[in-house]
Amino acid sequence: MPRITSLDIAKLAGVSQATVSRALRDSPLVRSETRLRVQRIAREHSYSVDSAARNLRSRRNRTIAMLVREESGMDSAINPFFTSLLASITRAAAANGYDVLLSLQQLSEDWVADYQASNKAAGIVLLGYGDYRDYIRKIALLDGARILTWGPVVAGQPGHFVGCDNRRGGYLATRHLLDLGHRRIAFLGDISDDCPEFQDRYRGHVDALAEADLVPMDALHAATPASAHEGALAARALLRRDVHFSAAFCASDLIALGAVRAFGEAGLAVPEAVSVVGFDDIPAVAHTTPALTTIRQDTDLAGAAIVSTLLRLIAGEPAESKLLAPSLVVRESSAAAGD
Amino acid sequence: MPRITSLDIAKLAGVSQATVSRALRDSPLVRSETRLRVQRIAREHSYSVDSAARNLRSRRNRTIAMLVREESGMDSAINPFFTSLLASITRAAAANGYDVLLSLQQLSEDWVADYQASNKAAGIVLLGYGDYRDYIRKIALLDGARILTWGPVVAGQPGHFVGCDNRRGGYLATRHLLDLGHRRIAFLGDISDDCPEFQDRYRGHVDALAEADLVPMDALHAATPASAHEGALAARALLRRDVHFSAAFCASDLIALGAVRAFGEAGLAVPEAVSVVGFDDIPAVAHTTPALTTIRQDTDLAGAAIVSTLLRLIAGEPAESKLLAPSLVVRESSAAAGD
DNA sequence: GGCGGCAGTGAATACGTTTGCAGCCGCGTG
DNA sequence: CACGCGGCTGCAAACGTATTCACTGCCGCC
Repeated sequence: MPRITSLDIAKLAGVSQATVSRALRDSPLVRSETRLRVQRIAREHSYSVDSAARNLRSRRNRTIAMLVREESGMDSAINPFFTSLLASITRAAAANGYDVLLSLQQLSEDWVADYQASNKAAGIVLLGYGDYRDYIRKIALLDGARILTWGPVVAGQPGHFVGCDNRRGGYLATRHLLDLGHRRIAFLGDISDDCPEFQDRYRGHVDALAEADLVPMDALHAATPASAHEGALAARALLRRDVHFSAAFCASDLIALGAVRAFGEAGLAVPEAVSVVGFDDIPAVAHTTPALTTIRQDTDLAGAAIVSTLLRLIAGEPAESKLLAPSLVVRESSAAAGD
Repeated sequence: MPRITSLDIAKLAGVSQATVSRALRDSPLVRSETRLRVQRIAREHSYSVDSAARNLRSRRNRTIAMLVREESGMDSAINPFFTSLLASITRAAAANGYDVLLSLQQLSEDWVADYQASNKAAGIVLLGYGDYRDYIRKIALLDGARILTWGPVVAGQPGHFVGCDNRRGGYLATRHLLDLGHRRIAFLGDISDDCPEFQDRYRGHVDALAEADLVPMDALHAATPASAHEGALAARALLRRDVHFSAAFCASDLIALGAVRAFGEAGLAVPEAVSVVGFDDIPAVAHTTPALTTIRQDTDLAGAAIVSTLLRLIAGEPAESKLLAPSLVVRESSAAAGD
């Protein structure tokens, strides 16, 4: 049984194929009576436009690709924060009539060629922690690269970004701990150039310390990538150093989860012996014991911002990078300092 | 700047467009020397085949659609278990040269029409807890519906399924608790027809009880959908009933998370006062405090099975439903009974 | 009464591939 | 020498739609 085409519908409706095409797209060119009849017939025969033909002919494409960068060396699970983002992007895209192509990959230029040049997608969203900057610099030069990256927004940087104000988030976290009376606050997270978002969170941490006339101490910083396992390792390393601290600001919720665990194993109850603040507000941490105090990035807002910016890019309109405001969510893992 | 086409490459390589097409697809029809030259030139000009044109002409499509069913009434986050599944499906699809279209929706026939009839996708994967059966029955009748559902495999049921052996999983969980000496084991989870997988888990639970000459008690069952929030509510309801129990088998990890929390608030330490076993082994529960004993569904295996079965369906080969074996993962939330 | 314009429609073309078919060349075989 | 055959290549016809252009009535206007 050959596929049913717009030509079939045209015959059934007694009009030309061109009219069918127009009617189905609500073109004002066709009389509303005709339009409704065509639409009814199409529906009755559950006809729907062949997207390949449509894309080919119109040289357009209502699909965006989401590349979630696989963090090598990590447990292969996607960071839950990106899962939330991914969901909200998908919803926002659907609300605009766009489909979403999902890909989990290492970054590579081939990939961009594959999706953009072959026009499987009208635009691309890049997700994942880490340093995209070199990469972006390269692909931003490609003709009409319609690529939007979730990540730190740096002035003058080529490419288009939407991200969270990590520095402010870091500030809020540490400020919260300071307000609770903590003075020796550890920071868990990689602040190398490999992870600009963590760097910014650390900067915010330092900002808050400075406001309280405190100076960050190297001994209170433990570098770690954003996984729970590594977070626990970092926390243990910190404990072995035998420096006193009454609170820890973890650069991501996963790290915080690992840290809470490591502290517990060492006999340090959270929040009685040590307060912990995370970052991201991934869904799970609202329900752990203790529930985690953390910095929320509103993923619904973020998804909407990402999609609207990308669509603007696709439409060829000027689009600006956007910075989203994080907020503090106080739960159970932070408490007033003991002394 | 007009798009670069295979015709351009053909001119550059001094061959016909047809040869370019064949060369790029590694057709044995073209001499390897020619093929390599064409491929090199294509690469140098970062040409890549227009997928719309390819799909249109070949009437084929290397894309599969993943529909993650939105559970209404729930916090809009995707259940992390499905996130893992989604990731492994995406990887398995990529390994087979397929792209993945992601959609978060309520179920509807329109959706199938939209993706299958408009051939945006060669096949569809349905994800999400709950009762698809009526729906499947309808769409399975559509011409050449290439739809694979993650869910309980029931003999004689129309449609194609890949799922976890939930009954065995339930058995393993309760058996583990029995082996630890527990006799009064609560079950948290909705066992209505709305959720066949939970029903099966409950059946396994009952199987294990029966093996120990025990009978399930209604008072020890608290119905709840699969979210942490609701899980906590169910656990609190259970506690209010004032029936004694020393262990709880939760039909999903999210429920377990909520339950652990509710127990803790009521002064019942896990696992000292009450043991808890979950189901799914979502990534987070390995790192909570206490780390959760749970039933693992191997999502990598599941993803591979889903994709391979769906591809068989797409190829028109006979495909059988598959049942995957779960396994017990013992962590910290279960301990020997106190008495 | 002729003419411009407007609303509605159809004919025809182009989008960039894949693929069936035919053609060419060179070689071995009858 | 003719013929066939296999390896390689090109020609040309689709695939199903969007869109340009032309056409038909019809109205209003000078």
